[in-house]
Amino acid sequence: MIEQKKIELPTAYEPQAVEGKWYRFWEENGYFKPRPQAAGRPTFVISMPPPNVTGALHLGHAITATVEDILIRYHRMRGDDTLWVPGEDHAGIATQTVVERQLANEGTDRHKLGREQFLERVWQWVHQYKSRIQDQHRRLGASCDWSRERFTLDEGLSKSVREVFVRLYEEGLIYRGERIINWCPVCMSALSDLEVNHVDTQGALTYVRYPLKPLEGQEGDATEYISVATTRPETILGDTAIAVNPKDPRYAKLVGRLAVVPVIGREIPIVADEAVESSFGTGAVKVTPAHDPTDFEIGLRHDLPRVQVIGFDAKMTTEAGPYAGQDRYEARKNLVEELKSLGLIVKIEEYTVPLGRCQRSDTPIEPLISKQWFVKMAPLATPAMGAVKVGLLKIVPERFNKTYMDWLENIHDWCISRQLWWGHRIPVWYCDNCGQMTVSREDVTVCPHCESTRLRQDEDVLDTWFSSWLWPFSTLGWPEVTADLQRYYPTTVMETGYDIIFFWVARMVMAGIHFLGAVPFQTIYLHGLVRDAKGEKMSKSKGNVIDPLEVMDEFGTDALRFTLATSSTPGNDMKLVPERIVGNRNFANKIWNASRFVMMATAEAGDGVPEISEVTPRTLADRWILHRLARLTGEATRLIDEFQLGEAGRQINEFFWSDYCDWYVEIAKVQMREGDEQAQRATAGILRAVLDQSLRLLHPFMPFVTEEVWQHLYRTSVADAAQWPAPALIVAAWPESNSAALDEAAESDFDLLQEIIVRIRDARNQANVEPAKRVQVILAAGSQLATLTAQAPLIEFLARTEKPQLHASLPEKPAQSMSLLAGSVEIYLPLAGLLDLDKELARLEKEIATTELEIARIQGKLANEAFVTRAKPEVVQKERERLVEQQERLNKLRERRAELAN
RNA sequence: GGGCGCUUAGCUCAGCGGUAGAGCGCUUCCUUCACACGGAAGAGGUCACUGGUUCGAGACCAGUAGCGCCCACCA
Repeated sequence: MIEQKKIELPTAYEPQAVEGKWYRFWEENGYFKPRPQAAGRPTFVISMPPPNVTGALHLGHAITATVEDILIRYHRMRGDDTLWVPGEDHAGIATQTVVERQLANEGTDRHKLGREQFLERVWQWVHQYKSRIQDQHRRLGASCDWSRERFTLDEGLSKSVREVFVRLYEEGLIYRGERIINWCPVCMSALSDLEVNHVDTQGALTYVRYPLKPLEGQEGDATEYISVATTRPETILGDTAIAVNPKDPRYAKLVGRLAVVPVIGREIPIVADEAVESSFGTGAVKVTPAHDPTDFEIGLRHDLPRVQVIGFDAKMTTEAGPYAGQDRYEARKNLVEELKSLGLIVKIEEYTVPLGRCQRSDTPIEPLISKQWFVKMAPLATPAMGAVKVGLLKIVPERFNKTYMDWLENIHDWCISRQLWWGHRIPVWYCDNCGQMTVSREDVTVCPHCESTRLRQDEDVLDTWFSSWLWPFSTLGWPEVTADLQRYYPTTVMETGYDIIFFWVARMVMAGIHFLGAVPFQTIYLHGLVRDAKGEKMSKSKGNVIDPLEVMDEFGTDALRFTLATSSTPGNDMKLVPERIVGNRNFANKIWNASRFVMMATAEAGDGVPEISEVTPRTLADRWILHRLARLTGEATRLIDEFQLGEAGRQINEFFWSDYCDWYVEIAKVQMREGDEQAQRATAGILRAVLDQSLRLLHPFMPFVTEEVWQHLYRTSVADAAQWPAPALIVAAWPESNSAALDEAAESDFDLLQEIIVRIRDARNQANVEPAKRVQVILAAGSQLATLTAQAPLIEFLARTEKPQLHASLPEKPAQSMSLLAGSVEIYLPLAGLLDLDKELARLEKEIATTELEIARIQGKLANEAFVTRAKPEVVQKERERLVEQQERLNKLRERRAELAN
């Protein structure tokens, strides 16, 4: 017995009222967990890119969660053993900066607190924001397995990090060395190359002349000079050489001589080095090994001293003589003034420099020499390139292959030590007794070399990405050989924004191959960035950030998800325009109301929700909607498998709104009203079956409204829940395309019917016929007579006509009629009194013109022998048929014109 | 200095080798018993430009222009 005959549901979908309920229901029933019992089915695994614990989720996270959830839900419905591992990232510098800022507001700082207390403060922060991020992912509907949630700093992952550090050290791939590194004077830490953003900045190219030291016996002669160009005059104080290209004839005789550094008077050699480009500046370069990467290299080649004139605080050091203590830019200004007064400035040109800035604090980076830990990358990069080359790893969209390859080919060693407190502390101990260093998986309290206890652990922590790059396997328990690791590694898809290919994706590939001998995922799917309506990147400082929570509050999660999923194509950025979200909120409402109608209309007639393969079409419309659904199902499945989620979503939307709601549901009203009980039952069955299938197709995109509606549908149709095909839509089977339902004839017949109806409606509009008025209609249907006779009631209802009068042909055209053509079917609307002859003639003229144009086009094509012989035969055939059709049409139009003209 | 992407209806975007599409906006009409977060109909594009490939090109190739992004140790 059906539970309720009277179905009372609100007339508008209320997302806020249902979303939380269904998320809890899914989670409590364990649907987010993998189903290893799905034996024989493939695994489908995604490691969720862990959001930083620095704050709230933004739209970038929302699109990530949406896309991944679509893939996960789709595969879950297909019966795959599906696992989505969530987690969060401790985000070293980012988090430490935020908490330090908080401390500053309280008038204290981390040094006053001490390391231990400070870390406690950070953990407090983390706990608070971690749960906030979890909640937000729940709001987004993310069906990830929370029982497997990981944090990059939790015990297990810390173990992975140490394991990796020690192994790489033992393999000689991690080393400690004094190198020139990117130093952020605000974060007070070294950074990797990736954490430096280059920004074109208006600067100056200052030409400075250095006096040469006179040769022996030349004292007293006029001073000789050598000029150089620099964008950073303050580093002059740290110059230890001047370099020229060895092939440069201008300077050949100066090589080997000494120049004198202005102001401080240091005597420095003029050396020849290939790195110098003769065509730039003066062709001579000042060399400051302590403050420039190129100069550092030159310094190595020529064994030059390194004089550090800028300190880690970005102020001039005592080496800077009179400038000691000044800020680097202040010193620049002052020094240039002094050089001017000394007459040593040749000229100053405007010049644009790519200034490196800290990704976090936006501070100009200072290249400084410092002792840091590095990972030797080349040996790791080679196999990572190989994986893509041989196709073990597929990148979608493919064009990012080049980005990936280019970076790996030119890879530099990775500076992994950070002068911070928040992060994985470097597992290295130094003995104050014997001076030896110990690298260990376990904490060390006694020096293994001398048994002293005077040990100090390295003060620094590791780059935050040093834990992230292990994510796909560290989250599964590695280095332990857990059941999860064995079953779910390698994962299936890595889905993330293209902006972190280098930071994260490429490094994960390297780590996966190196430590587990297998690429960590089969496919890398890269989505674009979400921008504001003007196309600008969203950022807090610009104040154009759209908060996904606010969007969800106002329009519902499904609307946001559907918008994010369908607003662009893979790898392309999207502008988030509010109108689009509104439109998709409306779509959710459309789903709701169509479903509400179907449930109400079929409550009496229905028995259950039939399987789509079991329903029997009785009418043309039945055949047509089943055909359309079958084709859609095949297409949607293919598109999702190809990661064309947007196109899949758009097609499902179009089917549901246009085909199902606008046409089939309207037709079903006629079939339900006019048919006998059997017809009613059949129609009700199709209404429900197609709705059921549509909800399944939509579920990955819009999980909440579809689950809500699906549950209503089954509760009102199949009283015994044990009889349902699944306990919930989230675990219902993804539809199979029912190829038996494919029916091209139904499609073309229905197209004709639609055209007839649309033309009549249009004519009524043109003639200003009262909407409620039923008009007379006479059809000359030719060969379509039988088909259309059966559809007469639909024309009557949908075009609001009287009972159509159908004929094969009309020996005499109805007088005082508007005449229309749909395909080759002639339509006459006797509209005595309403017919405006001039208007009608004008309309005919216009139609004749377009038809003639079309005929000319086809004739031209067919007259082209190359086309007839070379084009595919079916294309040629189609054009021929079209020509006949159009000519027939033209004849009829002309006839009609002649009649009216009389 | 390299590399990549975009340029299709007023706006936001699909389409990617065989008659130009969607949503929003616009015009007209409709409170017909699922939905006005709705329905019906309509107007509106030389698919940036120039060459080429092809019987046929928004769609493929080459180049140009504008916009955007990424990488980069010519100081």
